[in-house]
Amino acid sequence: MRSTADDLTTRARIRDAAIGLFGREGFSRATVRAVASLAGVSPGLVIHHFGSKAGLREACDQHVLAQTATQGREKADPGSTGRLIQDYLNNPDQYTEEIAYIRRSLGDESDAGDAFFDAVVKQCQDIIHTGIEAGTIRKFDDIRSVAVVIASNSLAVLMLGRHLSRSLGVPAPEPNGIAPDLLRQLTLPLLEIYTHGFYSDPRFLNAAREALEENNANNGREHAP
Amino acid sequence: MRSTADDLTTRARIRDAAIGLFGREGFSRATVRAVASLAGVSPGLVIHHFGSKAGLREACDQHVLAQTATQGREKADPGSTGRLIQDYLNNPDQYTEEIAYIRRSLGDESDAGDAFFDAVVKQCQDIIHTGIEAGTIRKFDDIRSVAVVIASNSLAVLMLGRHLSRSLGVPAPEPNGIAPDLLRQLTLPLLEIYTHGFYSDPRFLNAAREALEENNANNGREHAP
DNA sequence: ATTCGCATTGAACAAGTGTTTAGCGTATGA
DNA sequence: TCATACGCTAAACACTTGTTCAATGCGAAT
Repeated sequence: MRSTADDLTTRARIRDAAIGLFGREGFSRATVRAVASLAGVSPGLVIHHFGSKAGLREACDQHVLAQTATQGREKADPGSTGRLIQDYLNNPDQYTEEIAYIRRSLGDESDAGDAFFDAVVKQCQDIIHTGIEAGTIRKFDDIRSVAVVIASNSLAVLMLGRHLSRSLGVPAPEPNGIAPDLLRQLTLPLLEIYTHGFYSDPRFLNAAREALEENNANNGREHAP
Repeated sequence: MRSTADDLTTRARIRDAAIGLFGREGFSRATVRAVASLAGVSPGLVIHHFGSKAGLREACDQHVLAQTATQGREKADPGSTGRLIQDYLNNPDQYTEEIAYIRRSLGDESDAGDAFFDAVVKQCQDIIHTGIEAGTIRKFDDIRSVAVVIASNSLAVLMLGRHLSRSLGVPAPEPNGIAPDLLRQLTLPLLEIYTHGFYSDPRFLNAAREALEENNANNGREHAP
């Protein structure tokens, strides 16, 4: 997908170097000088091409996230998610930089991160709608909230990949990277929960329902002195 | 729990100011000068008390995380989780700074963040064991992995709280804060999934099982040229 | 009362930061 | 052929960063 060699514009080379470094170090720790040296150019040239460090970041945001989000929205047919994951499992190295960058964008508050998260939620929502029609997904009252929960659970792997790897003893090729083996090990437990549930009976669900209703009632009273 | 006024040691006041700022801005963006001014002291005094910025961070780590992790491990009887959440719902403002700090620690790579994550996993594991014995939680083959998944899903709320609030339109009192209303809105969807599942039949689970076995077989071959 | 120790400050330092500027070379179009 | 524009660099600038240091004040111990 990405041209590996230096057949790129200098501008593009700088941008790619920045994407890598921003993902690895975070926006504030990554310096213009480091980006420049990584791209094999002078610091001045970075500014010349992007106006400022913030401008460079915007260019990176647009290149990684806008693209990824659009991509995800286009292939929003539910079957493609499996294909997408399969694609990642087959050649994960190609996506590591993008993934690291997205992780940083979701953590930092940035418009690009917001857009990406919203795109994921929208995709989940579409999948749920289609799944309910097809009868493969249970009917939910509040589809929107369920979509957000599913998105949150899914992106957790991205945000906490480092800890998941560490905790399960799955070696990660690089810090914060998500090894294919990690995904493989997490798939079945997650799908078991998603299929048969985690609790064995509706006790907790009912208890929570009651507690929430009671809490709502209390809330009404709390606002009076 | 925390003394609100200035009846604290100067050292403690600096540390608390740092915890707040580190949580809000992140470790690298928060400057020694900003911490000092927030605590109403000179920058030199910060260094005098903690040796260096890294030393200050270590002190904060120890105060917030080590404490929290230990606390969690001690009250590891499964019922206490509900009480802990209830406690948070009743007075959330008291914990916002700690939560922000923990979020930063989990995102940044730090020993303190590692310890916290491990503590959460361990607590999940204990809960699952106890729950299985009591018959409230389904029997799982790979309890360890399930614990990691549950921990990951739970901490996702912490890591992505900002996006969850935004996406659901629940106003958050401060950026990256987790409003009680948000938790309330997420509880039922999550518990529904955890109780009745997300998929309506084991189709996806079985498909994944087959795909993984096939993939494993392929993996064996892939290592040969 | 004097000395000691410690909390505390203000100013300074050295390194690193993003950014500016002047100038170099080279290709392109007139 | 010349001029123009542009990619690009080296050096410098202004500022922020973490940290140091000498000096001050103050409370407690002798």
